Amino acid sequence: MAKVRGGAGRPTMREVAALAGVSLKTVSRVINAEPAVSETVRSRVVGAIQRLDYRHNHAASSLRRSDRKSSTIGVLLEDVANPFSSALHREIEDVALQRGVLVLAGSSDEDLAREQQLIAAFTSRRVDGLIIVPASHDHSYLLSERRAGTSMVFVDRPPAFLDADSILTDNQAGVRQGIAHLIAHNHRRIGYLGDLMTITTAAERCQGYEQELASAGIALDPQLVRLNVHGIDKADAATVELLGLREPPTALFTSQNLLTIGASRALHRLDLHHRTALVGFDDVLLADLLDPGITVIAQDPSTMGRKAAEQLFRRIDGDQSPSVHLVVPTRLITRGSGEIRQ
Amino acid sequence: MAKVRGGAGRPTMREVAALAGVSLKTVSRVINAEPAVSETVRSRVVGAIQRLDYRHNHAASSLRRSDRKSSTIGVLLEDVANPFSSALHREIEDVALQRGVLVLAGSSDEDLAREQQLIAAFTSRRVDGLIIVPASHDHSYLLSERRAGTSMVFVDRPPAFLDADSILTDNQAGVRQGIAHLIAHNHRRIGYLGDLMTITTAAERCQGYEQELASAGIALDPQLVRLNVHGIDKADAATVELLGLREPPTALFTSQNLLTIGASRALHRLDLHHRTALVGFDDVLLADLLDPGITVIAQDPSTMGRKAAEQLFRRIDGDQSPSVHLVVPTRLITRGSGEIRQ
DNA sequence: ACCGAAATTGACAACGTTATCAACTTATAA
DNA sequence: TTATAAGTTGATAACGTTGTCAATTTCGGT
Repeated sequence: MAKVRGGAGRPTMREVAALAGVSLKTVSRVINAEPAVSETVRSRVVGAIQRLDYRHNHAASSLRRSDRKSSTIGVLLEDVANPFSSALHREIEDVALQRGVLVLAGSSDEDLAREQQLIAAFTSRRVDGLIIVPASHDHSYLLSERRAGTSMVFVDRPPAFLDADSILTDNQAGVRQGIAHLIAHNHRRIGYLGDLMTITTAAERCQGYEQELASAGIALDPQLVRLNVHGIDKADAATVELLGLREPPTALFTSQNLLTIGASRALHRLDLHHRTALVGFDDVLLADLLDPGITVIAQDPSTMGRKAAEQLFRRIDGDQSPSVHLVVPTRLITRGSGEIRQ
Repeated sequence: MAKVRGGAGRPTMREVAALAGVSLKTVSRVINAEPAVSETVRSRVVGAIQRLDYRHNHAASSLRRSDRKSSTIGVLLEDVANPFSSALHREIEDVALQRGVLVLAGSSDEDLAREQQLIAAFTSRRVDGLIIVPASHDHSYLLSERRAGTSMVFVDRPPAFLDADSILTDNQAGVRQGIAHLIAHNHRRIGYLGDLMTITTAAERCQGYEQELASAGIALDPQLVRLNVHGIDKADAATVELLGLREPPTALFTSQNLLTIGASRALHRLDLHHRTALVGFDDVLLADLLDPGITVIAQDPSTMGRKAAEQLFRRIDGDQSPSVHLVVPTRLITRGSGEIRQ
């Protein structure tokens, strides 16, 4: 429809009303599909809306409406470009869009200040709820938000100093299963690459490693453990170091997807990929096509995203029941690299 | 700071003003860092803001402000979980956050209706601008948005029936380089897997294939061309079909990242990965570790995202110059699969 | 002590919408 | 025909904020 007005900016309901020859309120009624409008008037208003290319101003509307919902939620991820994060994101988007809710997404980069900056920007836009993969370790700063009525669900990592819903992976059990798998293939010297210990899940996974070794009666050799390894390149370097030891590990457990990639890269370059066993935490695309395929402890980000979004909307809809803590199990996928025997 | 009020919902500037014993307007001045406020009053207001955990209401503010900026942009991607899309997304987020602008992200899933639904939801929230990877082929429906003052930049695919900025990959040149590479390795029967022909880039890439064959004097064998192949599994199946032909291709060109993965999967299963050459369009993680590594025509989503965001903000800042059309070059990365000779 | 200028502060309207309630029109029943 | 109910429609205030402009306070110079 052609634009038929002089003024700058977007047309308002007032202009629609003038063109249709009705009152402002009647236009509002038509837009909100309220019943008390005659068909004659209705169609006249609809015509005016189309002629003017009127677009409802959701912000002004929600300012005045009694529910005061912005129909927007904020999602704080580690990095929207990380495969785990983006799988979460996608599932959340789908659940949200079904309800006409849009998603503001942000990457914390494991940076506490950036996390708080993003959360502040979200709440300043009055999001109806938050889904948070936290980088920080004290979420008491969110208390006031919650009291003010913003629902929130934590994903992948639990809230600290705050009682809130959480959807987590069973990190310890997953790692223990992976380590047990390597032990079952006769390995005793199992190297471990861990991400930044400030990340809750990294710490939990490390504990899983220690526990499983202990329960198998294997002494932990600190030389074989490399913590605070972050990103592909650091993992590559750490792997080279480990395999250069006088008594190198016969197997590696990498506790995050990028670390698995880095370690795999190093093993291939050293031509040790058929001799050194490898199990990674979190699945990665193409892992099945390598030679050998990479055995992984797979997480289920889609399920986690869906559950988190569903729980969030339950809260937004007014559910006041005690906090829910859901643990999503992991799954061992054997592809060869973890089945190399010692 | 502790909450010290009775009323429900979030505290407003009016309540801050009452607690500080000043007028509403003075609180507004403090919040917007306007100069004309004495230090005494300033600190009293800041104290009240903290005591009440006041959070500025960005929506109400932007409704009244003369610039009327929402400090939010909308990004329409094919799928936020797709590696190409999420790399774009991340770069856009970084440019935006530097300006205090948040990003609403959505996935079109190549679905025209979903595209329009998301764009409508974005504009209804009065985003300052849009970055669009279009699924549809008629963007005249965006004319009125642009006239209303919403800036927009197209990425990866050009706008149709609409004059707007675009940041594109040089698809034809990229594909031609890949095909030429295979021809240089003596291949004459080169199979081609193409994505949905409704996707502009898929059509362009297909043309690149035809052109390069023609310029090398190789007749196009329709049997070797599979179009409208979408997703990993379809690509896998199409590859099996091609290689089952009486006269199978000696090389494959896959024109999208998921198709490359599917074809690679099939080649490995058929144990033809050392005999059939493969070049893929768009890089994929771990491609370097396969045996052979996958030779690709790499795109540069990060650069595209950054350029798109920068251009969008230039427009938002009032740049009225004629539309810019930027073409980002591709890069051939040889890793082995494309160098298998015939 | 007093004037004028500068600095500081506040009252009020307005942004685009919806809630409330009153006024009007039409239909139904007596 | 009239009283009453039901269905429509509109006038006005309000949501939380900022723009405008006027009022008040402070201060330097005489």
